[in-house]
Amino acid sequence: MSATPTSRSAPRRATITDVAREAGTGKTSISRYLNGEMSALSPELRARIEAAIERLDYQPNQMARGLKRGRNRLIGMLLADLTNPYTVEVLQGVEAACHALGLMPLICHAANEVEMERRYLQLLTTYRVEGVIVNALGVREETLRPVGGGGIPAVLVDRSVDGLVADIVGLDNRAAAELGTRHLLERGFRDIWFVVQPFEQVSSRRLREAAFRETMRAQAGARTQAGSGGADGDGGVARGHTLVLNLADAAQTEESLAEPDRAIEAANVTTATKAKEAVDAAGHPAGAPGNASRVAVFAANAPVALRLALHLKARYGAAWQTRVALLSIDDPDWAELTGITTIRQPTYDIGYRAVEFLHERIEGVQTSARDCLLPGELMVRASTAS
Amino acid sequence: MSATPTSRSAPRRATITDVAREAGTGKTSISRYLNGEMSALSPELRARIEAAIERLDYQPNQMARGLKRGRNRLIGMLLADLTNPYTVEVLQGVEAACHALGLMPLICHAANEVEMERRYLQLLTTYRVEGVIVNALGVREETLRPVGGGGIPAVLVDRSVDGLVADIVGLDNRAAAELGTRHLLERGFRDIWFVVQPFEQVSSRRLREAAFRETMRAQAGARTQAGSGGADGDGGVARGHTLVLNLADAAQTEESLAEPDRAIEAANVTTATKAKEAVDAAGHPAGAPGNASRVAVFAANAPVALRLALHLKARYGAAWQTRVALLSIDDPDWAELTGITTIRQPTYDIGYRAVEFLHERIEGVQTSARDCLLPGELMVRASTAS
DNA sequence: CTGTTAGCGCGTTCAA
DNA sequence: TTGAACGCGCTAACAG
Repeated sequence: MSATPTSRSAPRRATITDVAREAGTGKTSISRYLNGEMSALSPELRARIEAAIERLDYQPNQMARGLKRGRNRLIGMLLADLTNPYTVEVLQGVEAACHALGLMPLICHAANEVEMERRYLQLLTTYRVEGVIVNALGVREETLRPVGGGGIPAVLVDRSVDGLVADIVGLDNRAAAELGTRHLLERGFRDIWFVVQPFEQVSSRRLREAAFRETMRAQAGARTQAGSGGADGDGGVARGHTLVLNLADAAQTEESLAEPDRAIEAANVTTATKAKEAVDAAGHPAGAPGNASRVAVFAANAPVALRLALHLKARYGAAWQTRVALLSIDDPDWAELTGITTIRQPTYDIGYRAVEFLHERIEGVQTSARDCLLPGELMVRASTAS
Repeated sequence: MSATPTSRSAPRRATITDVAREAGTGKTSISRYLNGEMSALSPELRARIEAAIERLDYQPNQMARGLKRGRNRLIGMLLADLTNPYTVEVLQGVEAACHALGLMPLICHAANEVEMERRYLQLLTTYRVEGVIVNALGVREETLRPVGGGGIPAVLVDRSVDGLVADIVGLDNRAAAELGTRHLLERGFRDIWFVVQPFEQVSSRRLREAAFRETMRAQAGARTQAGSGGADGDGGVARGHTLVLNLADAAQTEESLAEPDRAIEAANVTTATKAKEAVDAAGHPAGAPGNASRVAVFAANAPVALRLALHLKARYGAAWQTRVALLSIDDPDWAELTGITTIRQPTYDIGYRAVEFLHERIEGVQTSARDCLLPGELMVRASTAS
């Protein structure tokens, strides 16, 4: 007497066969209707089908379709760290592009664990995604397809993978790091620390660090040639340092920070009074005159910048910015709030382009591996005021 | 003479049939091997299968499996706003739980657009996910299954959906808002603004606002009864206001903020000198003595708090915290950095529990709808110093 | 224009 | 212990 004999709930969704029966026709016509081949259907049949679908609340099973045609419109999106605002922003672009291209992104978050990344990559191939966008962690996998080779089509975001020839889209790291470094030099800083996470494995970090050093070296060369104490009237050749911060280990991080701390404290002893006078009521540094003796810290990305800011605040109090200038690649929420200068990445575009590239590969485009390097934008704020 | 006749790339993955042939057996045995029914396989056959799989780098097709068994281990995760750190944190918990339960989350980001949400929900059912976790925006959908009814199993996160009886897990909003309000009262604030996004549609916002008002009312009652200017020695009854901020519209937001601004400026005129004296060199408020005349702003969540902080900083300069105290539900990165007091949500647990609930439903648990309300944790920082 | 047939890759009877 | 045959829901050839 009960409605359905099926134990409980889940009233088993209608299938194409059900619809065919309901509409009094064959499955083929339904399939044609679903795929928009309207020209091959009499208006009358079409109406009946429409009605049947409506009545049964029918929704085609993507899995089955995928199985048959060999493509499921799924792409994998492998993310190293969702905690990084950069990642979320890139994701926006990815979603928009997927939407536009009729793709469905499977988002996988490796949470900075190489093992997770490996597992997810395997899972993705198991679901037969048509391609993957990889913000790599440690993929050395053969799983990924080198342009034109076997494996699954992949495009890289932000970081390249050693030995893998593939499309890559991301920030123009060299230009960005140079932009930041030059900005600091122009603003008169003479003691600059580039702070970055362990960068052997991550190409973008490597490139940024290299560009920083190169720019510092070039500057030093120019100064030396022009003779020390040149026409600029500032403190002469600037000194650059690279500091590696292993954020995964809090204790180690704190230890590493002792070095720049010494520099900061030394600098502030020298010019303590000068600096204090230069500070306006708002708690911001007054600028150039003091910058020659103020130390500048250049964070390679937002997570590093955050860690630095927290440390500096804890050590030097709320007015820490009067003693240190902080500049960062990436432009997180709190940058505006705390007034630090940043280099904003075109994150949305990065994500969008990545999907476009992948889509082309999936459709069989055969060009050789492409690099899409997008420029960063310098957002000057109070921290590096001149 | 070329390796494969197939046009290019994509060397078509091995299927179960290939493996069977390679191992010199039938598909059934392979299937059994894959499903761990080892007891039904002779060690010898097992070894051959193992080898064949290895050799062909075979990976079972989840889609096909799902089609056959009627379950694909996929669950949908519908997110209202990935930009909100809350969301990302919940996601961590979700991922961990999925990992543990052998589920694969399909993450969909509605980016605060109701239309997107609707589309994704439809897409998810199209992929036949076994259930969904919904951080709802405006779902009024019949798509979701009310506990024990038709539709697809769902558990709600943070927000309930009008008219939908379902499991829900999230912050204990009433307790949290009361906790925050009480904290402000205890710290001597007598002019408190609760700031929240339009809350008709979002249950958590509604609850928080109601609890705020209730707590303020209770306090006022107590004061009045005890006679004004009671033994506490502070300014007597505190006034509470609710301000609605539509973050989607910048101009409107700015306009709305004029009201509290007037209050802030009035309060500071009255006690300008007192306040200034009370401020220490670090730029932090000295505490209670000044709090009776300082206004406090209670943000209903992190996005609101950020907007407020940006506005206040723009209007009152870097030392804005000497004029206003900011308290927020949610505990974003920058809270520690800027020293504002917050109520941290047990985000990881929320995500984890949500998946557990969903998993149970999928497995057919039949209890009535459950509410899982987790407590928030007050993180006292300098902004509400006493 | 329409229906019939044969798989896609896999799990599951059911016999052997 | 093993394998053959059937069908999950759908699309694509091929007839009518």
